[in-house]
Amino acid sequence: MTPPRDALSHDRVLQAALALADAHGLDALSMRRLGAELGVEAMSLYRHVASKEALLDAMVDAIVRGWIDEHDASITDWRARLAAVMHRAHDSLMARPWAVELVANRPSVGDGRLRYAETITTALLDAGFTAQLAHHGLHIVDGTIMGFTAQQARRPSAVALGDRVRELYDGALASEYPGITRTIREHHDHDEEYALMVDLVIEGLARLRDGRMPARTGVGADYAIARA
Amino acid sequence: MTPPRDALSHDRVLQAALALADAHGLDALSMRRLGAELGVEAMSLYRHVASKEALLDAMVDAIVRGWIDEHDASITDWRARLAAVMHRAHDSLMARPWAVELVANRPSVGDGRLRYAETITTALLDAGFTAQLAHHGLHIVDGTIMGFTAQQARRPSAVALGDRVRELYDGALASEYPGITRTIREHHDHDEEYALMVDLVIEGLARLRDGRMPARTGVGADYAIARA
DNA sequence: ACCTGAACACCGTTCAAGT
DNA sequence: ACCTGAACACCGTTCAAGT
Repeated sequence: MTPPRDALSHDRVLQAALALADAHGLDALSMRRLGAELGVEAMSLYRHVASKEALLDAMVDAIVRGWIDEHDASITDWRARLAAVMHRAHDSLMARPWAVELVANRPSVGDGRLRYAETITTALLDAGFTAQLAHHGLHIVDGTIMGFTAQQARRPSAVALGDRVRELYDGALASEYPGITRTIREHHDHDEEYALMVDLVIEGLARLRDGRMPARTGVGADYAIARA
Repeated sequence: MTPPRDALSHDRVLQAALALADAHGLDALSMRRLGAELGVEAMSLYRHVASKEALLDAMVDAIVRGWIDEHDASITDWRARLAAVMHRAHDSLMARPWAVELVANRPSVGDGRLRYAETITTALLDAGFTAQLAHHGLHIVDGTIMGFTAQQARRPSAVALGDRVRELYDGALASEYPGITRTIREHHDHDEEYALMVDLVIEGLARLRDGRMPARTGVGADYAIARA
């Protein structure tokens, strides 16, 4: 009655979970099915992961760890150094779109996520950013990666469903949504658009560092009142 | 045997779902519990919503619809006009953090989401952006709102858990994560930081429109190779 | 000491049986 | 014709009963 495959381990469970989600989506990832995939009962998994939540956290951390490359530290141009991480993260997530919501919304902070944050923070500090601005910069870079990628990752399925969206393409809703109707058919390459956003953010960070940001457009309650 | 409360309706179900999630979080929102909250059995809800998925989509659309204010169209400064929507969206989501993952990840496109997209697109077109750049601009603005807000929304719970994070604050991990240790204690106001990001993005959009963007940092596979 | 089958307390949704 | 209780096919997780 020895197990039909090699002994389980935390890493084998983790890898099987990633493979299962890659193959059949995040919804298909249940403890029961994951167990079946590994040739064991679901309960055996609890010997290696504390809970499904802990497993999801481990998956997130493994993915984020993949965004780091020790090699990047040798890039002397801080813009290129930041761009390298941002593009690697984007590629990583677009390769497994199911992971975006996990990475974007789980508050857990594992070593992978810490090393990723450290990489960005160090790049900014090395570039002469103050501690305060490096802190903001980390959040700006992280927010950009996640927000933009989440949006691109969720778009294909929208087109697949697309009852309303098709009407937009056909121009049937032109009177109600003239702006979208005018722009929706524009050429649209995900990687190209992401690269544009990366450059926009990095240029913005450079301007922040150098004190070249314009006056505020308005903060907090101000925006309710037109200020033109 | 008349129902103990007023007759159900799609809107009453929707409002109850929002209230339940507000009170007890998204995990507490089950059809059974939602029914109980309305004094009916879970199955009665299916008379007014096609499925739980459809209900979640309706919740998203109701929330996003709240980001629009007809008043904004009269703001002549396009920067202020964009900033108004971006700040309203942020406030709306920070008031119900459970909604961020829903809004950020659901691919459904309802009328609320369309009107929100139309507002941003029109603001950009009116400001002289080309159709192509307005299209990119919508994605840039939307990605910024969602990415940044998701990040801020997930942070409080991280601090609550915070085994590793506390060590960072204490400086115990200074040798492993020197950059984060140096920056983590910086003063940090969510609204202030978001306003910074909004201004950074709007300034970036203005520069895009005027053809003042710098040379690309690198796209696609290029980033794997140091280009400094 | 270790493992796991059955069980518990849930899900979303279906549908036949009731009125 | 309308409504809904019971049922189905799942969940994550516990724990006592087995070896």
